[in-house]
Amino acid sequence: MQIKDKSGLTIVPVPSLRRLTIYLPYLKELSSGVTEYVSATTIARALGYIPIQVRKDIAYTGITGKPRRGYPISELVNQLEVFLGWKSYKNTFLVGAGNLGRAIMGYPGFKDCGLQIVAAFDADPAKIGTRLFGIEILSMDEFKTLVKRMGVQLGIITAPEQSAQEIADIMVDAGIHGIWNFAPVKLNIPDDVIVQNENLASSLTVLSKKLDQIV
Amino acid sequence: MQIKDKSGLTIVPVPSLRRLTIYLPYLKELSSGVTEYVSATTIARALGYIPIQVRKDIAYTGITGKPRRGYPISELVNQLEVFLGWKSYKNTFLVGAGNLGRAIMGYPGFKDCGLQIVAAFDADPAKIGTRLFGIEILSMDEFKTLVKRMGVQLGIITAPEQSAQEIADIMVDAGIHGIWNFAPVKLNIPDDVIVQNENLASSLTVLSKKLDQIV
DNA sequence: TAGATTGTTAATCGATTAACAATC
DNA sequence: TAGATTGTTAATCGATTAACAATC
Repeated sequence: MQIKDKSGLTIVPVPSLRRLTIYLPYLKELSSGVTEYVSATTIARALGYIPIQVRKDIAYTGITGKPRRGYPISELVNQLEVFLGWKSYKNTFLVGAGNLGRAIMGYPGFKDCGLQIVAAFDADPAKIGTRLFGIEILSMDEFKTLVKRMGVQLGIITAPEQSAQEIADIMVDAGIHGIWNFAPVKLNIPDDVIVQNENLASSLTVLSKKLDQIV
Repeated sequence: MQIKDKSGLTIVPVPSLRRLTIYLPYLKELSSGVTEYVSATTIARALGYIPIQVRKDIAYTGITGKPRRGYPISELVNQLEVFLGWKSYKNTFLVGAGNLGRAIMGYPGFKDCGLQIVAAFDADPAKIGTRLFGIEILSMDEFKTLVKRMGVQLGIITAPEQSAQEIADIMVDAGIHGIWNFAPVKLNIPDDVIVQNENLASSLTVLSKKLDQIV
């Protein structure tokens, strides 16, 4: 079954989407092996899910398998990569070249999913003109012009929370459509801009509450 | 309404828990102002939720308000801090003092939620004995002994994915009960150890898929 | 008092899980 | 063929939202 929105795009529940991003690296590993097909049961067992969930998640993508055999691994890998957009480069600007910004810039896990941080920005004049992991650090003054010139769609905020809203405003004004926000503040943003908040304190709290429950 | 588990502990849905961690910093800010009470409507409006959701989330914690007025701010802040465990220190070991590890160690947002990274560990001999943000970097050889001695319950894995499982094994063996895992791999862990996975590539994918849907 | 807001029970919605026919 | 596995429809479960009585 395929649920589509008005424009014909398949709508995948976010939890399914997240799981699909977890299946993919595992399948890539498998694809270097000898077996040709993989079943939902195998995937589920390897990653700690249940087979029906894996089957349903894959069904959302429109990818089909063969009864009795499972899914052809290399085809599954290719189609999943396309479906998740890991093959299309996402030109991105990062603002805030502190510790967290640097960690994001140097994070090896992004090489496979198409994130291209083409420049970083920082308020500190001492950092401007330097490079981190080959990424040049520029002044915010150039932000808007460069967004247009380089066709940047995504912005990452790894700046202190005090400046996050101001940075978001500049991003929106520059025409950026998606913001990945690591600052623990609610950004005021027009409806047509997508914000993905990454809140580390919140994740930690979930973990520690779960701990309380079992201890 | 309060849902409790067998041991009498209140069970809060994870989404509610995450929202509560977002209300709290906002309320802390408010508490330095002049108003004494805050209503669910005010919180909701400020943070982009709906009032009934805020009310329900707060109800889960057992904190009560006053009809017509709302919730007494300072009391709400205090009780939420206790409820979320932000006032109790969580002695934690971090393994993998690379870029991400350093970002976590230096992350200012943790000061309010009780995370105490008491030591870091790394495989690189050159790093051992040095300090980052006042946190000493030690050899893995000392891990187990120190877990016992310092009463450490939480472990953070910010090491490359290749070594994540091995580190997890050591953590489990040392008696750690909760693992915050930043490596994009499924950890094989006994049932009584809680794992919280932080998958950056997955979050990025959710954002970029949402972007595709509106553009 | 009137009315705003809480707290709680009920309704809705969406994701997960189960059941099972279709298929190779 | 028998049996494993997919794909799909239905049932269940849990979170969100609505409705409303209680309260100050």
